[in-house]
Amino acid sequence: MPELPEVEISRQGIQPFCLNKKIVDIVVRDGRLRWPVDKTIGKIFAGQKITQLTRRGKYILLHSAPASLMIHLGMSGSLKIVNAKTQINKHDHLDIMLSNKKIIRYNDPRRFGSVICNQQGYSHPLLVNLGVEPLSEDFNADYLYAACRTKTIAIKALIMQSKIVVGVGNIYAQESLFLAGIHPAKASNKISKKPIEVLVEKIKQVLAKAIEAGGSSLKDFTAADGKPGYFQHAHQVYGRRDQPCYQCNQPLRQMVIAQRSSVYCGKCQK
DNA sequence: AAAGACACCTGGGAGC
DNA sequence: TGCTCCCAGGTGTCTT
Repeated sequence: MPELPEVEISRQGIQPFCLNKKIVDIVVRDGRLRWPVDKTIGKIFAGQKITQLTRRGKYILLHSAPASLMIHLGMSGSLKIVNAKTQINKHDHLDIMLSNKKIIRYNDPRRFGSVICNQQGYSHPLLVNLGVEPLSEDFNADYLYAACRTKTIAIKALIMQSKIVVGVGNIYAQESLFLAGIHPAKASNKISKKPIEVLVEKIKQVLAKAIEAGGSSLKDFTAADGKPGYFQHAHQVYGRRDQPCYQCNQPLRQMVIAQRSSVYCGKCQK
């Protein structure tokens, strides 16, 4: 499940192969993604140089003069660097052909991702309402505490809202709340400043560690699997329902918050 | 305005 | 072995 760390690792992974290279063509094999891929996308980007690669939330942006190619990996998407001889596998929906003969290949079994031609930069409708970046200084205890004050929703639901802070998905929301000792269902406006400070710190920590862990796999980015290594990371609570808490040994519980399952420790998280 | 519900999609595992 | 059912998960959009 690509959360912010995998998106950032993917950006870093493709960057050395495509920065300052020209896009020759974009081959769409199956454009049925979250939104249908624009059929003229190849024509728009043909001959354009990729001048910059950035990330905003979970979107990767390949910038060029007329537009940015905006890629979201959804829940199951991945990017791989391949060449013309590489076999095309199931769900390899789209190829970005580069002037150096490399190909950025987009694979997405569940098709929740998207590939969009963005001519509006950061004021694009999908970007303009996004909240702060979790690893930036703008995401701090003052900011999150202020956002919590007027909200009655569960703290877990709040930190997963992209208009508040981007890139915190179901896995890292659960992990950071456990590390901060906060019950995921606790109403946001009932949490005092101190635990919010700890939560902010833990969110940053857990994301940064995951990026660091995945970074070690970048040298293998062109390998067949193309999967960043952070998946091997041992989670404290995610996916560990009924298993003993690493801190107190009590069996971990599970509940549904905002239509998403959440594992937590009833003793360590208040 | 805020909160909740729902939809999109496929693979994988459980249960029959 | 094969079928059906359920679940996972990001996020835009609709409903309450």
